[in-house]
Amino acid sequence: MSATIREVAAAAGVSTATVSRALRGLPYVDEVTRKRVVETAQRLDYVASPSASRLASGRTGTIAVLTPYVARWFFATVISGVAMALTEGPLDLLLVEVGNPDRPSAVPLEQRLRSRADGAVVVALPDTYPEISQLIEHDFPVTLVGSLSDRVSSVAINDAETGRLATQHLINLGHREIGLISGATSDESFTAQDDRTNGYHDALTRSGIPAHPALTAYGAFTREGGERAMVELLSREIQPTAVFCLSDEMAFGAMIAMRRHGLTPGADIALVGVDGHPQSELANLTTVAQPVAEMGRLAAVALQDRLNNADQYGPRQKAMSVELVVRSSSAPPKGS
Amino acid sequence: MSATIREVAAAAGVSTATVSRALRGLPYVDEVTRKRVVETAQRLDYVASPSASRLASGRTGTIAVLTPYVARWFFATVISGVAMALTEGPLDLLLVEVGNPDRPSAVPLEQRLRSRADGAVVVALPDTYPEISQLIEHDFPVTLVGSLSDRVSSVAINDAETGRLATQHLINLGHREIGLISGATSDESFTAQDDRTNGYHDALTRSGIPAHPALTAYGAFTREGGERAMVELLSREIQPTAVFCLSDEMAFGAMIAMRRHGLTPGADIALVGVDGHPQSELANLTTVAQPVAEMGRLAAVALQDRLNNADQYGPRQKAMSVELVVRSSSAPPKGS
DNA sequence: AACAATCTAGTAAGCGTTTGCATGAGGGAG
DNA sequence: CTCCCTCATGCAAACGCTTACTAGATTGTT
Repeated sequence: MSATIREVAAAAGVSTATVSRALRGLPYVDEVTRKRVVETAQRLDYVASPSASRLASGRTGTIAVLTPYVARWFFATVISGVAMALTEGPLDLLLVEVGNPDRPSAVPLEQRLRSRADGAVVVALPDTYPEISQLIEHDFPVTLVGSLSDRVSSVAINDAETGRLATQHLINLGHREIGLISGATSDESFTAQDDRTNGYHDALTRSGIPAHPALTAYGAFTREGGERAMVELLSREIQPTAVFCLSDEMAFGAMIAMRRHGLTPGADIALVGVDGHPQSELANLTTVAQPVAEMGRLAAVALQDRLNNADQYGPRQKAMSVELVVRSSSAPPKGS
Repeated sequence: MSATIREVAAAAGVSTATVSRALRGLPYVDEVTRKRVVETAQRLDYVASPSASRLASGRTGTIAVLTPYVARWFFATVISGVAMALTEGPLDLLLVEVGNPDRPSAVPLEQRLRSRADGAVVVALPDTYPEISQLIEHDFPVTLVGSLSDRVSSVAINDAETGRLATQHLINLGHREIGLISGATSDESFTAQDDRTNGYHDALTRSGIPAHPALTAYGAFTREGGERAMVELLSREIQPTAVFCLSDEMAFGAMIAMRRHGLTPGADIALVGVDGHPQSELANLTTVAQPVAEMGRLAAVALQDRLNNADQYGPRQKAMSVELVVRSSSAPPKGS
């Protein structure tokens, strides 16, 4: 194959120990020697074998991204944020699907990660999710994005506040019958869902608007889910004049359902989503935007800090601020 | 840490060699012995150290996905297709950004992959792309998705045919002034671009329609790029009555630009994209849909075949069929 | 019944690094 | 001019597997 450390050592006239130290920038290597070693390594096209150095050092130089989905916008964007943070260092990025109910894994997560990664960035799963919780208990370094935790560093938005913001916006426009499109019924896998829902109820309560259960519909956290939920809502006795969708993709689905029913978002029923999805502009969707890629990047940085023991002050919670982007999907109710 | 193979061997009363063979399902192990070993391993929560077995065997059990972007829909979807193919086996998925002009890497790709992955699925980069070409020359196992090759197995759509199909559709509707929104000028990094463009010209020629250079605008292969390109087109002397956008995302951008100019897709200018992006339905965009996730999956399968030497018949080119999905963004020209 | 072929299992030599420990060379303090 | 430190480097033992080889036990053949 390619050169080994021994060959480099021989060619440079030093021991393998010195080559190892020189190439990794460790102290106790004379600058002259280091230079010679580096040049020799370059000349021989030498690259240290990761397997060997992992075995010897016990470190893998790899961080895993644990995510239930990889193609959905939010998740893909977080992953790209993580990748962004890693281009600086020489760390590898191992992609692992976790928590996707459609594709359960036979092998326990802890085993899939053992000796494979030094730590993991967890996307959208809370620290209470069984496999993640287990990881944390085993002291496997982990940071979270999309849900906050007091056990490990995490970066997320304030989901309750987000729900409140979106709902208050609709209330301010004059709506009283405000519907809610959520993911699956009380899915403890995604806390964001419950928190945003709480924010919704909170805003209603503060304005003295009674929350009507018939105004809530559950689907999946997807476009199709949003579509089904909106169809469901439209078949209920009480009709909402506005609907808060827990994610932009669900809102897109809701829009499709509305269109099929001859309804126009904004004019007939006001719609607000969450995410700041790139397509929200074209869809004219009012949304509570969150800095998704940046959140992924920050979680990766926090993980690296943890791995370097640079997180002296224990787990940090970073709450990112959100921004309400108002578009024509949200307008005052018809009669006003 | 956790149990080693030696401890398992001792506990099961066999040698480490037998443990290794038993756990990997190799022949020449008595079923009774195997069972005992497996149970012992389970009891001790033993998992073979990847680093050690990689070092000893020379195989990494990892396949890399080489992609210029991770968050864009097409790329994220291919990655998810690859992940899908890997859940069956015990292979790791290493995510590597390659060919993103905004984030060049200091380390040569070949070095970043050496001893890290057994092979790679390359997304959207052709076999002529320097770093990929080099990989192939070094006999590093590679399969391509999104561009065809006769050097390695690949899966893609027929891009020329796709361009022809989209353009012919517009011609059939009665359009003569058909514009083109493309990525950067002759970017040799993405062959799909040139091929689709050729298909466009081809269709025009076949129908005896002269291709007017002023009807082509270049942007980036993104929504913003499509937006800029459409703005550009709208400022030209000759106005198209229809525009073929080389990707759905560019078409979305074009739609935004049109809206800003008070124009309606379909009614004022017909639009066709390529991809079958999930948002195309909501946007009412006519598109040539390709089975992206499936393509990623197939490329991963082909790579695994190659790694298992199950590709006796040399590189295979798999051309997926596309489907023209007609929506209201494409309609006959105004006057007709 | 002797012999070849096939199973089953163990021995031990790597795989290519990292790193604790030992060694020797300089250099300033006393 | 010693003594002690710090530096620079080498030695060699891990790290935890895989996999030739080797060898005895079975089984099948003629």
